[in-house]
Amino acid sequence: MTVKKRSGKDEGDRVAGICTALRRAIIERALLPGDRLPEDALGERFGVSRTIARHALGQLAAEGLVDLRRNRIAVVAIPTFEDTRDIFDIRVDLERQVVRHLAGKLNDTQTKQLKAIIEAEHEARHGAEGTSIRLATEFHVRLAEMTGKPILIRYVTEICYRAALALAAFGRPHSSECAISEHLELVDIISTGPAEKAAAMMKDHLEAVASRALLQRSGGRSRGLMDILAPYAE
Amino acid sequence: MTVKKRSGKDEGDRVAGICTALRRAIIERALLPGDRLPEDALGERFGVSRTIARHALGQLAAEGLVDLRRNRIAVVAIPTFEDTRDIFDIRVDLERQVVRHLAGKLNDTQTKQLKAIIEAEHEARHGAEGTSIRLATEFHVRLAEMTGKPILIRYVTEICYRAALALAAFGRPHSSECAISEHLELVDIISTGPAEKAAAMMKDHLEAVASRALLQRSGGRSRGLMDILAPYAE
DNA sequence: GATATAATGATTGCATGCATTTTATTTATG
DNA sequence: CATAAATAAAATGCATGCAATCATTATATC
Repeated sequence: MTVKKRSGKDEGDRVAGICTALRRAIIERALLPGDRLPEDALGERFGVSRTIARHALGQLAAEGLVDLRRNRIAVVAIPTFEDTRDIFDIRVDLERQVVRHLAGKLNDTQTKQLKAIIEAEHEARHGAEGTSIRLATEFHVRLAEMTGKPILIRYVTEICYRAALALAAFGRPHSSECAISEHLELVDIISTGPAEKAAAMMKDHLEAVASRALLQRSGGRSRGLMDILAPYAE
Repeated sequence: MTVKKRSGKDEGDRVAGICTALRRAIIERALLPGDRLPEDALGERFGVSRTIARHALGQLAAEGLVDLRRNRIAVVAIPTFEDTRDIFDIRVDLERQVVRHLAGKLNDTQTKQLKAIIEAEHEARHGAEGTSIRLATEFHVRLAEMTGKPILIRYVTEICYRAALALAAFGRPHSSECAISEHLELVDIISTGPAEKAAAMMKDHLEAVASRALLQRSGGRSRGLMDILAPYAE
C-alpha cells in the first residue's frame, strides 16, 4: 500500500504555509522591496507546483506585500513614502482600538505571554536584525489577538506587516532599544491604567517608531532567491 | 491574420472582472450570506475555467466577503453580530480619516460628483433595494477615492463592502431615506466646515446607519445561482 | 562604439484531467 | 416511518501542458 495522503498529518493548506514563510522572510528583511518572486522558483523551493505558489502570491498581493503585474514576475511590494505615512496613520487608529478593548482586562497568562515576547526582544537586541523586527511585530500582533475580535485582528496583523515592509524601504537599519522599553511600559499601562491613557501611549509609541525609523535610507543587495528562502522553507 | 488576442481590447484581468461582479451581487443582496458559490457554476456563468473562478473566490475570501473552507463549496460569508459591531468601529475610524483629509479641499468637480451620486440615491429610493444600497456604498467609496491615498482607499472600500454584507445579515430591509439627507449634509460640512466637525459628523452618520439597521432580521431564500448572477455576468 | 533590431530563452495565463473528499441519493434496517 | 449505512454524483485540490507574453542575448546597422 503506497502513501496516498501526505506524510503524517501534514497540513491541509500548503498555500497558507508558503504565505507564512514569505511574510516572515519579508518582515525579517530577508526579502527586500523589489525582490523578484518567480512562481517556478517558489514552487521548487517549497516543493509544490506553480499553481500553489501562484495562489500564495495572489494572497500576499491582496495583503499588499507583493506587487503583481500582468505577465510580469511578481516582486516584493515597494511602498512609497506617502504609503508609509498612510500605513502608520491607519495603524495608530487600529491599535488604539486594540488597547481600548484590552485596557484593564489582561489576565495573568496574557501579561506573561507579552512579557515573554519582550524578554525575547531583549535577548535578540544585538543579534540578527531580522529577529528583533519580527519580535517587535509579533508583540503588536499578539496584543491584537488578545481582543478575540477576528476582523480587528486581521486588519491589525496586515497593517503591522505592511508597516514592517515600509520601514524596510525607508527606515534606518533598525532601532529596537527604545521600542523594547516602550513595549514594557505599554503592558503596564494597559493592565492598570485607564483606557484613554493607554490608547494615547500606543499612539505615542507608534509615532515614535515611525519617526525614529523614517529618516531616509534605501537598500540594494543581490543574492539568489533560492538561498534567501532556504531557511524559510521549513 | 487571425484574432490572437481576445475580442476588441477585452480586459487583461478576468479574475478582477468576476470579483467586481460578485462584490456587486453581494452588496446588492442578490447573493445573501450563506449562499453557495461552486467553482464550476461561476466558471460557466462567466465563461471562464474553474481556475479563474477559483482565483476570484480566493480574492474575495481575502476581503472577507466569501468563506472558503477546505474541500467545501465556497459560501458568501456570514458575519456574526460581533463582527458587524467591529466592522463599524473600524469603519468609523477609517472614514473619519478620509473626512479629515478632505475637509476644505473638495473642488467643484468632486462636489459635483458626490452630489450626482446623492441625486441617484434620491431617484432610486423607491426602486430596487439593491440599487440604493449600492449607491449609498458608492458614495462612501468615492469619498475615500478622493483622498488619492491608495492604501486608505483600499481599506475603506473593503470595510464598506463588509459593512454592506453585515447589514444584509442583520439589518432590516433598508432605510435609505435618512441616509440620503445625511450624505448631503456631509458634503456641505466637508466643503466648508472645520475638519474635526466633519469627522464628528461622519461618525454620527455611520453610527446612525448602523443603529437604524441593526435591529435583528434574518434572511432565507432559495433561487438558482445561475439566475441570480445572470445580470452580473456583463 | 553606440543604438536599433531580431532571435532565443524564461515566465506567466489559463484550461484540462485525475485523485480525493464531500454532498446527495438510495437502500437497508430497527 | 424514521434513522442509519451504503452507494452514486458532485465538487474541490492540485499538477501538468500549451500558447502568449516578456526578458535577455546576440546580431546587424549607422
